[in-house]
Amino acid sequence: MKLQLQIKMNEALFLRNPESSELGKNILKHSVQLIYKGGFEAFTFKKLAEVIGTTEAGIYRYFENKHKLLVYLTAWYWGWLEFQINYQTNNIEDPIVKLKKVINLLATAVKDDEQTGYLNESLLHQIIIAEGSKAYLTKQVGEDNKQQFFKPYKDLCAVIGVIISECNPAYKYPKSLASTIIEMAHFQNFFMNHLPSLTDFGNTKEEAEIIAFLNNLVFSSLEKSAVEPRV
Amino acid sequence: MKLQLQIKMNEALFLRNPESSELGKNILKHSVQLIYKGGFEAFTFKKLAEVIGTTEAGIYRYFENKHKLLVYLTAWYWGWLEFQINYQTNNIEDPIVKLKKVINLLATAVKDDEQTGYLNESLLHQIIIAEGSKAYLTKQVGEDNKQQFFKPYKDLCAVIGVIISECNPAYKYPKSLASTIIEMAHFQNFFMNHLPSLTDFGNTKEEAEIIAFLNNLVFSSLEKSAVEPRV
DNA sequence: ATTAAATGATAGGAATACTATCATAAATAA
DNA sequence: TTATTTATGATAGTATTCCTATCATTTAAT
Repeated sequence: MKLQLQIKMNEALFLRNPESSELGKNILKHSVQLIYKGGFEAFTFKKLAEVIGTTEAGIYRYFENKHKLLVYLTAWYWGWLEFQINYQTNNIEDPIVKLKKVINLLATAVKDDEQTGYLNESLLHQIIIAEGSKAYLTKQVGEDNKQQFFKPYKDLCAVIGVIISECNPAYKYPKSLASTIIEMAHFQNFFMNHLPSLTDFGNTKEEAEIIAFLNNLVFSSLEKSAVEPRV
Repeated sequence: MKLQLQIKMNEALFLRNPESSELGKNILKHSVQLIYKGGFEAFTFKKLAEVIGTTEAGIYRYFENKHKLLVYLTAWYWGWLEFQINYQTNNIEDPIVKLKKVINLLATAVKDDEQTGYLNESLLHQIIIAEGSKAYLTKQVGEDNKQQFFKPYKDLCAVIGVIISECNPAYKYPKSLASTIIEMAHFQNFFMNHLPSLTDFGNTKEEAEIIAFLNNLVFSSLEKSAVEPRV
């Protein structure tokens, strides 16, 4: 038996629940593929409709606009990732081991064969890297936030923040360190592949090096900051 | 005497040099104001033309499209910031003091009265925070990079990387740490103001706290990484 | 079997993202 | 000074994007 994980989505993100119909699932599935291939700027509901074999109006019945769809996809991803983290760190008691596992999950490409249902998590991971921050880097971030659109992201950040505090209760910046880990797991990946001179991984292009960098960054901070900074 | 600093811009970024005419300078000046006010997505050449009192076609004679204009503005900002850093760390010999100064410059809002010429550096700094990463988070990042559009950013990153290596020659990730500092100086600022629960500065909203966080992050990494990680 | 809900098909409108043309004004060179 | 290049203004026009509306038809629920 393979149990399907259902992620409870914010209802304000859609007009009609895309998980409730075949068309809706097709919208999710093919929007991921299209955004992955052509980028979010070039992505339009018309192109999506053509691929699916429906009409533009058909898509608009599910999502108000492509921004909402992007926010939906990112929210889904963060929800999925939080589940993965909770699941995979479930029986680990050592917070340091736990945090290392989290860094691994954040910085490691999702394997294609792990795909569940209609959303391709592997492609979605790539989309989050290249497009994820566009979900909140907008003028409407305030209203979107009021409507709780970023709750999954904030929840994930909070979970990681708690683990950080478990590692070192005296550490003063658990939440900022958590958001730094999340963002850098993605940005260093993007830089490594597209602007390699902004990283130290341009030659090998190995995820393992990003993980090593993040581990170094995080654990040197957590080890030392119980004491006063020397510099 | 107030000497005007001229930043040498990549000629492939524009069709006609905006610094060569009043109209061009107006395009730069008012695009910064418009993008600041309404965000990059809502910004159009038509609106810009109306504000300036010229026509859409007039703008298109200077910039191919609004993406190039954004890249121009960000490139200008990074060039300007590198100059500021070189200037303000000029006579400092201690790399640690130097790096602290860099972090301050990155994370501190530019004062309005420091404004030089037609580009408002204070607004530009805000634009970089909210829109800066959109300059490279695109499908054309590869071609844009080939045309050296991101050279000012990469140069700045390299400069900071060198200072990091001066602080600790054994540190393995000077470039990734440099890009992390740059990005986090901006992202933590954005989060603090718009998604405060992603940071530890939501209550005070003080830049000084971001600086303290970055200093802690950077110098704990640099202090310890001469030795092998304990964890 | 009746009603409600979801989809398909089509239309159309406002705004965006451009390109082209021509006349005029301003700067430069002969 | 005149001739000529160059920059701007004014206007038009096209393709695409973003979105709303309408109506017929199919599918699902009662």
